[in-house]
Order: sequence, then structure tokens, then C-alpha cells
Amino acid sequence: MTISQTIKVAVDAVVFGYRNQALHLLLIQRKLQPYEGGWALPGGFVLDNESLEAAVQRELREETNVTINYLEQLYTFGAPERDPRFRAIAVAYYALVKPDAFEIAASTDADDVRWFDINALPELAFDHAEIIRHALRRLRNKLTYEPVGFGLLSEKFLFSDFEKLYSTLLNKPIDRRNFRKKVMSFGILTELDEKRSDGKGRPANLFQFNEDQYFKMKNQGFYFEL
Amino acid sequence: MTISQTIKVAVDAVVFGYRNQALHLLLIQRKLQPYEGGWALPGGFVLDNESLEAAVQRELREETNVTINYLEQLYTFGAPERDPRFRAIAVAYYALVKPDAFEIAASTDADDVRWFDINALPELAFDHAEIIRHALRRLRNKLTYEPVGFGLLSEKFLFSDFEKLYSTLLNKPIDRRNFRKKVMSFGILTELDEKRSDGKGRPANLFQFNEDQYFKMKNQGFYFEL
DNA sequence: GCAAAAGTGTTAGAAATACACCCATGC
DNA sequence: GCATGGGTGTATTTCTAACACTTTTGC
Repeated sequence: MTISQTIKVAVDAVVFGYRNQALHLLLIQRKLQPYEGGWALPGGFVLDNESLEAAVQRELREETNVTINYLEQLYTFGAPERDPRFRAIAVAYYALVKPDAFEIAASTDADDVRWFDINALPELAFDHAEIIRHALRRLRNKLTYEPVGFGLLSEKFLFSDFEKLYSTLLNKPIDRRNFRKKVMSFGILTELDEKRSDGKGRPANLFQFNEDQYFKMKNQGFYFEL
Repeated sequence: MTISQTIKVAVDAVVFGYRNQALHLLLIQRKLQPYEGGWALPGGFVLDNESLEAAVQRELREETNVTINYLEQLYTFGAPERDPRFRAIAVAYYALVKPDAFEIAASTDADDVRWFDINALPELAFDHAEIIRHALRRLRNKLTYEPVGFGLLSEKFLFSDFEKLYSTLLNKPIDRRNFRKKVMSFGILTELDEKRSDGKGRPANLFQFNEDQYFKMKNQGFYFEL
């Protein structure tokens, strides 16, 4: 069998961040044709001796300089016409970024990079809108059966942040008491001896996700489920 | 940016079948180096103007002639050293085959093709053992929140077949009464006016999966969960 | 003292689990 | 008539869901 393929392999990343109680997405503005000036997912072609994940990490470093907290392969998009220049498949990843890392993205010197509110995205290049739809679905799903939400919050967070994250992303109201009872019963949150006030209302306790504890429990058959 | 990539793109399929109350896997014996004579997943290189899914379907037709009932993309494997010849990434799919289609695979004229009991797999070429591990995990998971199990059973099946499938694949005992009560309450099984006897014991009723009904309910917010 | 968010328990209904006996057939 | 697998109901426990008042702070 002779192999004479001319398919290029790219990686693209759907980078999620959560700020001001809204989900955001990191996009870059294209400098080149096609879709010149259009917005697109950060990404690029995989080098010949580079793993897929390394390629994503490299592209994110080069294009956005953002600090990734969680990275997971999403899906591979391979429709023959998805790139007008040549045949290219894209292995899409999605990533979570903590709010502390938000400024770093803006400070990049490369192409224009910006965070967009998920509900106010610009037109997107290639099939990137579809990739984002997949990523959003995956994120929303994953929230309910793995504690990925913590990847979108600061190291220390208010319980109400966590709760708001869920009600926002899952787009449904949450009973504060029941939610807190359930999450607390898991025993994967450490309550810190530290409070934070937003200027109004009673100051709230800070919490931290206890990842070690979570993995320990997970190995013993514990299932996170919200 | 200059692109001078020499990465090849392959698809591989993890084809599951269920027979004699055991999960089986379809493997082909390699005729060529590397891993000549070794067993591997059916698959091959994607053509320049062919979608990924079309490539899997084509390879399965060419190599195994098996009738696929369900096909889903699994994961893309891209470690630089996974193919000793050259850089190749594999977009892996997994597929479900109904028992009626078992013989067809054996009747192929191409490379040697065989069903292996999942618990008695031979040594595998490339990183195919890892791909299979992923596929198995996904299948087991998916069984519990989508009615994919029906894709492994004949069009008409005994309720006990369905139950056995679950207890076998999930490797845990199931309470017959509770399981039946729950599955029946979903209203996605049609009970047929037809019985089948295995020669011993009381003949059992045949059932059919009502796919239309399932999708209708799913669109209205119904969640399958076992 | 009042506005604003934090923190906290109880109860009723729903769902999950545990459990055992009779039925229809082949031999 | 006995061995084999098919078919069914109830009671208990556990989990889920609904619901409102008190506390702490800033102004």
C-alpha cells in the first residue's frame, strides 16, 4: 500500500475562563488569510516530532501566554472542506484558566488576543463555532460528574462563587442550602480561616479545593456528582 | 508561517460485539511489517478528500466486511513514537456490531480477521492495547447514561440478554426485579407478541428497542440512566 | 437601623434497594 | 415431577427537593 497523503494536522484550543460571574473564551485575531482579521481559536500546526498536547501548550504559550490549569482533548474535526487552503484536520482541546491568569493573556505581544463573554462571541473563522459548541457541551456535562469547576476559580474562593459558577453555566437556579449540604458532604473542600468581603453583606469564608483528597476518594470508588 | 509537515493521519476502529454472553473484539492479523503477523485494530490511512468517518467505514468494509450498527469517535492518539515507521496519528473510533453480523466478518477474504473474547486478547501491534483500554472505559461508561447496549444485541432480544449484558460489562451483580422495573419504566422497550425458548426453562418474551420513542423523549429532557 | 449577602435544619415525597415465591416449559 | 430460567410486589432506607429565618458586616 502506498501512502501519499497531504493532510495537515493542527491543534486548536477552546480556552475557558470565568470572571464577573460570566464564562469567557479566549480568541485571537487572525493576521493572515484566510479569514484575515477574523477571530479564531488559538492553535496551529503540530510539529513533526511533537506530541499533540505539547503542540497545544506551545501554541497557547506563543499566541496567548496564558496559564492553563486544565487541558483535555475534546474531539477531532476532519471534514475535508473545513480549511479552504488545503486538507487539514484539527485535534481540538479545551482548557480551563483561573481568573488570576486573565491579565496575562491581554499582555501578549503577538496577534490580538481577547477574552469574549461566551454570550457575545464574534463571527468565527473556519469551523471554530462548531468546535466551541462541542466544548461548551462537554464542559457543562463534565461539571456535573467531575470537579472541573474548580479549574475556573481562584485557588481560594467563596462558596457562593462556586455556586454561582454552577447556576450560571448550567443555566438553572440552585437551592443554596441543598447545594452546600451536598458539596460539603463530599469532603473535598477545605474551609480556610480567612474571610473575604465584597464591601456589602456579611463577609464569607474562603474555601480551597482539596485535590489530593479528591483523588484519594476517587480511587476508592467515590463519585462526584452534582 | 511555512508548513512542512510529514504527519500521516490514520483511523482505527475498536469494534465490539457481544456473543455467548461475552464481549468480543474484532481484530485483523497484519500481513506487513511492522508487527507482521501480529494482531491489530482494523484501520488505515485517511484519503486526501475523505472525511474521517468515511475512512473508518471504508476500512471496515475493506478489511472486515462487518455491518456496523453504531460508530463514534473515541480519541486521537498522537504520541510521536507510536508508529515506528513514521510519524502517524490515529483518530480512533469505536463501533458496535449486532450478533447477527458476526459471521460476515469471518467470511472475509482479505487479511485474517477474528473475533476475540475481550478477556483473551492476543498481543497487539502499535499502541492498540491502549486504544482498546480507552474504548472499553468509554463503552462501560456510556452504557450507564445512554442506551448504547441495544447496539450490541439483536433487533429482537430477551430481557435477560439485556440484563446479562449489563452485569457482564459492568462486572457487577444486578437485581433482576429492580432492573426490569427501572428499564420498563423508561418506556423505550416494546414488548413483542413473540416468545423464545433456549430449550430449558420457561420461554421468555422478546423485546425491541424503540429508538424513535427514545429520541422523542430525549428531546423532551428524558435522561436514560442505569 | 437598614440593606446586603452569609450561614444554617427540618420535613415530605421520590427513588433506590433489599428481598422470595410462583410460573411455564423440556425432559 | 424436577430442573431451569421467566416473571412479578412490597417494605425499608436513602436521597432529593422544598422551604425561611438569623447573622454579620458596611454605610
